[in-house]
Amino acid sequence: MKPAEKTAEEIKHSILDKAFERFSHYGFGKTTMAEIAKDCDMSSGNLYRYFENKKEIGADCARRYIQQKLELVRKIVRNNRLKPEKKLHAFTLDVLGHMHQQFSNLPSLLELVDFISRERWDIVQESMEQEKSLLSEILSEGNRSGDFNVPDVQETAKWIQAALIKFIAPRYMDAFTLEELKKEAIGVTAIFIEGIKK
Amino acid sequence: MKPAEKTAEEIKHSILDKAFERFSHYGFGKTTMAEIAKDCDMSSGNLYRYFENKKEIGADCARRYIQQKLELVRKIVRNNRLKPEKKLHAFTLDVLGHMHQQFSNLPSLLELVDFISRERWDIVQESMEQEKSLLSEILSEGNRSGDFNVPDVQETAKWIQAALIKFIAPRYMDAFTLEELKKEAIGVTAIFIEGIKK
DNA sequence: ATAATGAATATTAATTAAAATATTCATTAA
DNA sequence: TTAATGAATATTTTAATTAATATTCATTAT
Repeated sequence: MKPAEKTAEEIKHSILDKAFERFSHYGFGKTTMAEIAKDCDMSSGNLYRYFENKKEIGADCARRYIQQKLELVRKIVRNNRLKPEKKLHAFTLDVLGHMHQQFSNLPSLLELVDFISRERWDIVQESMEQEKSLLSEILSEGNRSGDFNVPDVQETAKWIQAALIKFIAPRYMDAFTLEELKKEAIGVTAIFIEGIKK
Repeated sequence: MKPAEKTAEEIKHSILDKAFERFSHYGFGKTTMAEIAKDCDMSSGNLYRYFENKKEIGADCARRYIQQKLELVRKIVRNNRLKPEKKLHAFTLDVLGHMHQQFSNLPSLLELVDFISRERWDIVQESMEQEKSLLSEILSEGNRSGDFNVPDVQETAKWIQAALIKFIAPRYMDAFTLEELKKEAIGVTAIFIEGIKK
């Protein structure tokens, strides 16, 4: 195979790159299929060989974006140098930092979020499921190490997630400063840890 | 003074009654000044002797609605038969119950909320300030009674408020069932109490 | 055969025109 | 003098029209 040739997967990937670039700078609505196609040096019709339609491109962008965020969290969860307590704090602050950075700089990204919240709640749910699993991992580890005493890990993970929603949901990122949110996030997490400590 | 005659305050009050009725059933946008006036047996022009404009009527409706909710909370805070712990639980569950009841039954009310969130953030802030004060009262009482150990009452109140946002904000009321939210609210509150217990 | 194009058609968004509503205020009533 | 009206005007919403974009698909290139 010549190096210039790409597999379908690679092409899909690069389409998502270009599309995301536009969505985050100019918004989902303002971005046209023709523009994405031009960025990819192909015709707009050809995009449909790789994606069902524009909304699916948006959905896949969101999925990929969410996976990146989860990757960040996985790194924390799997970092053996951190005690479970630290992991919880790092979880909150890293996600908050990441989200705030993105959404205060790229307000147009909120448009993609709105579309996903309105029409693709399944993607939101899936991502919250995965996030909850990672929180569960931290809690289980804490139980094992003797740092925590959490009888029902699954339920407790759900509660932590609910309590942290202000620091995780894109919605609040531009309404408050990062400093404000950070202080609150640290406070909430600290009390929560106090509440589940052995 | 004849009983049929009303003070300006009383008239304002009854205008807000009628307006709120319409706003909550048909939405802020679809309600016309002419309709409110008709409900009040007066001309639309006369409404302007009592309110600056339609938006101010909306703002005052919201303020009054918020005060009713806060009244509910005040009753809990001032109920001497409840221990501080119980007060926190009651706070969460009563507010959640009240909000869910209202917003799942009257979806049009969300339109008023949207208007307030967009154009009258000052009203939201004011109400959050008051709510925070009431939470502070509970925490202080807990400190006094020896049930809690909360070094910084003001800050901690802010954190609790942040952690409970999912159960307090109108936004989530129609996205989840009351049962789901209740379970989570109880879980979050329980851990929080555990975290601030002496 | 598979990949890609671009003109043809279907949808959606932006613009404009028309209708409805908010707001003002000169006038009337109490 | 204060309260209220309702017609006149300003603003906003809705509907109709136009323009732009998404999507399809017959055709061409690889």
